[in-house]
Amino acid sequence: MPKPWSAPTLDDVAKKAGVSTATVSRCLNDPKRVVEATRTRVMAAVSELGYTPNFAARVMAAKRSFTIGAIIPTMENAIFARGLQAFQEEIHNQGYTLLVSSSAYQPEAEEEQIRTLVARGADGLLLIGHDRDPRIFDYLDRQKIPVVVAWSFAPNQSAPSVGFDNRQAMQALAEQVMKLGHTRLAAISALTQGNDRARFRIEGIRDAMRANGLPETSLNVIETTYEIENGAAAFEQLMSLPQRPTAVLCGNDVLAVGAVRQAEKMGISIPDEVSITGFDDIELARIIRPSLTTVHVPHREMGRKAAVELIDMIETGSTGQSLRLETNVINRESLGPVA
Amino acid sequence: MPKPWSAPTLDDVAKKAGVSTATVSRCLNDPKRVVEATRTRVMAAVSELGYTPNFAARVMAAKRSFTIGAIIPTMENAIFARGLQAFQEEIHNQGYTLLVSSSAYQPEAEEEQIRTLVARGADGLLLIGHDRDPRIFDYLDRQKIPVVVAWSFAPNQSAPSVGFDNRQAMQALAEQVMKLGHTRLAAISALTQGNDRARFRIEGIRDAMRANGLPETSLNVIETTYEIENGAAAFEQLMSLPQRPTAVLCGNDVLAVGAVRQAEKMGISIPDEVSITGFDDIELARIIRPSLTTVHVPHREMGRKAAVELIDMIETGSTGQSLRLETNVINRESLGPVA
DNA sequence: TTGTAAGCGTTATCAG
DNA sequence: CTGATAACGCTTACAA
Repeated sequence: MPKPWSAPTLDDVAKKAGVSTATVSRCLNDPKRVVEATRTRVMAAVSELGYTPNFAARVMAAKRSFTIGAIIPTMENAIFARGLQAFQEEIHNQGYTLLVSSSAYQPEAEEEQIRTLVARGADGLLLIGHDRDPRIFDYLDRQKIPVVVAWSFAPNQSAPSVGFDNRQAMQALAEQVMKLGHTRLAAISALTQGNDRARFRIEGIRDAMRANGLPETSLNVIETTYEIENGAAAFEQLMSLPQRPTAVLCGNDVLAVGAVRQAEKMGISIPDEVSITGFDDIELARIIRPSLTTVHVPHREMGRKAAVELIDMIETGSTGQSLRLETNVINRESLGPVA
Repeated sequence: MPKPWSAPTLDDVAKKAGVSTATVSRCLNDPKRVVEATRTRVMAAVSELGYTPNFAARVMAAKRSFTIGAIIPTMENAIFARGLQAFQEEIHNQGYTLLVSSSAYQPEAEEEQIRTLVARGADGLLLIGHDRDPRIFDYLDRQKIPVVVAWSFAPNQSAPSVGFDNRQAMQALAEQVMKLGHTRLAAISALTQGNDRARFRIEGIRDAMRANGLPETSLNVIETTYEIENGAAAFEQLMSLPQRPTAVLCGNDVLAVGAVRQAEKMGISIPDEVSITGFDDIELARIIRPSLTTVHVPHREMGRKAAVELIDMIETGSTGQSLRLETNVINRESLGPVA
């Protein structure tokens, strides 16, 4: 009776090639340490059996998984997709595999995922933004798991970051809005709780207002979760205020798209009656009419550079360097001079 | 000198709680098999040490990983995001973790990823569409790894599928187009090579034409990769034909959006001069103006049901049941009667 | 109910 | 250059 089929192991290959398991292992991991003759014999056995090394066993023995984990707030919206794709391409080129999970913007979920990823032997982690319980960074530090934070630049934090200055980027946009004569500003933001990017963006607007002698208290901010419908609802709310704002700065493009659609529905003309701006410059910003004035973020570059930095930390044991990328305002149709 | 810190192991917990490793293991995996008293003692030790089981070791010993792999053609576009999110939510509820990778629409890449996922001990796999080397299904079969195919329904294949009938869905749309008097049809499709969804959709158009007495050879099909720009280019090409089509049916919403934008650029009015339709009903379809007439696919339902089916196969060893979901045509602005 | 001990499939150390 | 063999951390019969 044939034994029930199961995946071939190192041992099977070794027997077939007439060598020891150690030799097979070396052939696979460090080919030059074994002479040509035996190597070809081993390789033949490998492919004949269709052998694939067992990952769990390898991780356990080598204490190295060539796996990198990334935890992003959401997979459902496009913001992180492009940067993550570039991140994954880069680490793949360097022989690593990416493990992604999404926290749905919930800190506890994120913490759990971090532990899971660590338990799975991730060699390093990519996290989004700095806002999280410091004990998490301590934990990672003790475990000696390198971490890179992306989508937010801030030096002197518990972990190096590869990102951009959200505050300054939004300030630049707000400056431009005010140059066009707007004084009644409002903002629609993602929830700022545990989200430094969102918080900094709002601060950026305030900075610009201050610099232009506007009372920052006059900034009406609505916080909402990240969905087109919510952007629409927030916009409607702002537009039913006794004093309508003349410009609505949105924390990201998705909320802005909701605002634009709601304006259309309410018969409010953009940018004649109200200007709307976004942030991120995702595809949607270009596609919608009126097209969105927004802040362009170099997502692909950010993903790629974060990968380079993280792998460097993993392989050299370095403590990591923060890297600040440039953003720039993209002028499109949704922003115009005040009426 | 304190030993260099490293993650606590089962053994550490066992010592601290004054029990054997077996007992700790049982507390974690099957709590009711150990009495209350010792269990609380063990759990205390666990949380005091911040113990997290080592995944690799667990997989190796249990030959079970509670991990499910999914390989999708691309992460960068929104089509798969929604369905995958639902898939992940469902398997997470059932205690599994999702491992996603993208094949970039390359069969060899997909095959490699499948092997990787298997080597990592995936308990089951979600694949998109049926088109692939049958040897892959054989391999998975030998490894006894359950597979569910999604985004395409076809009974009596090597693997059960949870999806919809792409051919019939597109046929229904094409019927509607022809009811509006269109006889000069064209199509912009994703590459059909290795993509049964794309191929079936084109077939659906042909079915409808045949049923309406139109020569199927008159259908002009342009195949291109999946990007807005390519949809635009294909549309331009179609519109510079001596005989312009009056309706352009696109294989998915992204290509359709490209077509719509190109029409705008060329000053061609939709739907007065030409009608355009999409497929998938992603967010973009609703947002763009004119909004897209398209085929709505129950992505979330598909993801969820695929998860349920796959987990059932994993846990009961069943061979799996195919499930066919309904799609429906969503009428919006981009389709109108022929001029 | 709990403990003992034999694997699981690699890698890595140390001899030969 | 190659072969034994001891980890790696956990699960699971089997015993007690």
